[in-house]
Amino acid sequence: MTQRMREPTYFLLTALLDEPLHGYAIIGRAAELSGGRVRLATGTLYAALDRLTAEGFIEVVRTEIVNGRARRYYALTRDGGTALRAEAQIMAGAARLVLRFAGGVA
Amino acid sequence: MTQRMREPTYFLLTALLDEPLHGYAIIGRAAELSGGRVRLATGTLYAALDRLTAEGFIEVVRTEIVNGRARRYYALTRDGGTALRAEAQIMAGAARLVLRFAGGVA
DNA sequence: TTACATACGTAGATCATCGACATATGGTGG
DNA sequence: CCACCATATGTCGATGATCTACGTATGTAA
Repeated sequence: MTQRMREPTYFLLTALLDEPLHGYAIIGRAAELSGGRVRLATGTLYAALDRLTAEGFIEVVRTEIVNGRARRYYALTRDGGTALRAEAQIMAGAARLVLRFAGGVA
Repeated sequence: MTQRMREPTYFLLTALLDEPLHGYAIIGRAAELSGGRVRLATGTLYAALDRLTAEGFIEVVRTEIVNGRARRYYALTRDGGTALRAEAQIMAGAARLVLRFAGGVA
């Protein structure tokens, strides 16, 4: 009962902080924000979009039809923003626990 | 290929920052450090101890026999400490990404 | 015409974690 | 005396997010 958000999920939500994005654009934004470290796999992305929508953390705010295929734009909901900030604070606290010791960089 | 350390693993290693501890004591120390939030399940703990030992992140530094049962004390290795600090810095960076926006507490 | 970026999606496998169980001792409360 | 909890180690099956690899389609650059 310790389980929380995993990194791909965290960065997916973080990617939506500025503005609504469609699925594939989220991959690029997450990579950008993480300095290239987080590369969301499409299998992770589309599964997570469905899951987070069902959880009420994100929602579809616009749908375009491009080449006969739906392009959905997702936005953070209020709950999603709250959960993300809570998660960030837990992470900051956990990081502090380790870093206050040796300030030594890895 | 984004996968990193999960929270129980992170707190298991953090619990060993001060001094070597035996398995069960790690549960208490992790709970203490996290303000009661992280409650390591024994299934998680003993599996993780084996895994992290195999990975070279922790090692057995002392063994006592209590009531005919081995009590093993684990310590962080150099690699384990390095990995933990690296993880902490990634977490701090990720947290900053979200918290620099609304300083608003969750 | 081959290949890559864009863009959506599915399917099977992996693996850390979880909940429940098993076992044993020592202490405390009813 | 007996139930329960803390201490302590450990196993087993299930869960669930993520990963790799595949499939489809268009536009564009080499």
